[in-house]
Amino acid sequence: MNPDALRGHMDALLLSVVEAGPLHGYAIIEALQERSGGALSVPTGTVYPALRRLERIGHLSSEWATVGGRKRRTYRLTDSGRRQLEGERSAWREFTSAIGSVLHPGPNSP
Amino acid sequence: MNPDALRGHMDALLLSVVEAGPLHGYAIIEALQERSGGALSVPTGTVYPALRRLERIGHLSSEWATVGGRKRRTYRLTDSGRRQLEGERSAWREFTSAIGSVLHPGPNSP
DNA sequence: ACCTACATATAGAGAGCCTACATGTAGACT
DNA sequence: AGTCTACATGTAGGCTCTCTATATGTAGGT
Repeated sequence: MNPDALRGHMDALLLSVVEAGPLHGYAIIEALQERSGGALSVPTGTVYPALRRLERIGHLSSEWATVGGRKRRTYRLTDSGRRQLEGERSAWREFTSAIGSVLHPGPNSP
Repeated sequence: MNPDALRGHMDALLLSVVEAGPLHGYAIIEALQERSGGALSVPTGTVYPALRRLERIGHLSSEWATVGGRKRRTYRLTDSGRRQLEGERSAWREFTSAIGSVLHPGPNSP
């Protein structure tokens, strides 16, 4: 997967995986990989800064937890993040529709 | 349309619109807009450098033409560009599939 | 003692898309 | 004549995000 392709879609991915319930960074990376059928291998150096950014702008909140002697920073979706995710989802539909109609032109335009 | 979303997909868009036949930069911008139903308004400062980059790496070739007193640089797809476009199209399918399965999880995973 | 899995974090590089600006022709309108 | 819009190309610099590489530390297995 070309790294640049992810640009601008990372937020949607991260918000989406924490939608069902709070998760910590490492688990988020695994969830991303699992839910994409192995297609998405996002490095830690991408995810951790991105999570902090999303927290800084208010879409996520975090708290520390210790599980089995390991410290975890657990992220959860805020109300703002939930609204943002809705927006990201409709933006994704518009985006794929726009690119798709250029890449695969046909008699399917309204 | 969030600018970052286009990242890494510009090449596919540009190669795709010149696939049917040679076009100059300005016409490419209009074609992009038209074929996307108005969703894609790509600024000249994005398109012209991108076209030059694609020519530099051999996916496009260009030649000057004068039409109605105006100078145009007309781009056409090279063999390399045609192969690249094929790759971009299958990459696009994989990309949308991966992101889509994270954004819209459901009982549709193989 | 060593290795792997788990877990988080930061610095710096790299790339490409955007804004803003510069330049010029043709044609229409006032 | 002067102005405006559409057509047409181009560059400089900024911005932001993703990645690579590195650092740190715990727990558990061999």
